[in-house]
Amino acid sequence: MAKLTRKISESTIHRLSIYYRALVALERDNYTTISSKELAKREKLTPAQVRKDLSFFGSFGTRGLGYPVVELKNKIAEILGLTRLWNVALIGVGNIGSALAQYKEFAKQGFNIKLVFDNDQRKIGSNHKGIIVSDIREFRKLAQTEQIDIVIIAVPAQAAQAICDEVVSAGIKAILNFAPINLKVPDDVILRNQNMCIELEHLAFALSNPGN
Amino acid sequence: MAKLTRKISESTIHRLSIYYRALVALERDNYTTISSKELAKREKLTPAQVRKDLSFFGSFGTRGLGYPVVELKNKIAEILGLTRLWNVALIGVGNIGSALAQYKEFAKQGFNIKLVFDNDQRKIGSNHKGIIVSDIREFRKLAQTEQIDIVIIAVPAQAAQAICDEVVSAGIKAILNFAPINLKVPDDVILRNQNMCIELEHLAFALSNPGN
DNA sequence: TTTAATTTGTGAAACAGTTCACAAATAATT
DNA sequence: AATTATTTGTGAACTGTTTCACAAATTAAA
Repeated sequence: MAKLTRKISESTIHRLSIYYRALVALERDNYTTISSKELAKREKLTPAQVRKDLSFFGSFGTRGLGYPVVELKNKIAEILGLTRLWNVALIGVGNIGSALAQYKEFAKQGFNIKLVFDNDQRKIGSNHKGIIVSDIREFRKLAQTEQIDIVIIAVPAQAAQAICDEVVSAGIKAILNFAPINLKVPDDVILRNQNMCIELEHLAFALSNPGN
Repeated sequence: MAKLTRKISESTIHRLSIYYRALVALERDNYTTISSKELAKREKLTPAQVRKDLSFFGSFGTRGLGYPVVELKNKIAEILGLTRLWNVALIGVGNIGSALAQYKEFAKQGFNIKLVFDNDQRKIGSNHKGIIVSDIREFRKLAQTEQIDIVIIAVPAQAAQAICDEVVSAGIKAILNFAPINLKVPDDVILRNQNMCIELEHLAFALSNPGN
């Protein structure tokens, strides 16, 4: 893909994911074109926002008509890196971890959970609903042979930083963290956090402060 | 609490949750005061950001010294609405739903999952690891008697909008949605989305576009 | 074919969020 | 008690994001 001239904002990337989902639905419903106006309406955004976001990556639309659904969907897939498969390892087979291991959406988008790790001997080796759990001590070796691109950390907060350090030292450059703690990683490692309590706290704030 | 004069930004609220967690840890480690400099360093923010965020809600610090840890923690808890308990209902006992039903962090922050619903007769009534599942058809009645404040939707995408409509019509004003779909709600209902695929897509984008 | 209606793509304007920089307040030191 | 060091709180400057508004391109209609 062409190198981007400008730094793309987090919000634009987030909306790209949203457009992608909308386009998948539009394709299923046999739409051939979609205008920025209609796409914005469906996703509660503004038409200008949609056009501006897309314009960072090129000119995909036709004036007077709109954007070609399938073409745009493919283009966004390319931008987001969804035209290839990604090898994912999941660490931690607690409540959240085992739910994620069986979450169907990941595979649909090309995220293959190839390895699942834990440090609990009772879980290791077990074949629970099709998941075989490996010993976390084998992480470095297995991550290398399976060419893991992305690691999901779903261990308790107090164990997370040590696991994270191990993951980083194995050369992994992208981490999705579910532990409610701020992990320290080097600058060349991309870290994203998914903290479900924070979302609930946001709702609590909104309920407590009407009009905000 | 005093009515806020300005609209508080999403990012400030998000960081408030982060400060709160940091302060809980600082209290545990017997810190009595913390400077904006040190707090910022721990959470990879800037001191000015920390001070500005807090200044929207009042003056909590002492010049030359910093902020009193416990006092500030309590103040933020009050701002976020964490000084009371919130009654939460969870809908959908699939992979994600049952993981959330057992997730300990929620209760720790005062979010009590009082009801769990599903439409699958095989799951209803079952006492799976301490969770009793109610029939979704009873939602309106039970939500009222249990005074539910917040609903978590964890059903498949295609079922989510209908469930959401039912929840809204029962008078619920705050929803946390895990289904990978953009739910339509009236303006007076606060909706937050937790889409785990989007986070992975963000990582895929970052890996595919180094330097962004 | 001509005219009217759409809709994109994009600079410019407006708005929002972050960082700077410094006076004021307090603590710590001499 | 006086001096020095620290740190807050906050306008102002800056930076980044969103919205506006319109020329240009194209489609649809007359």
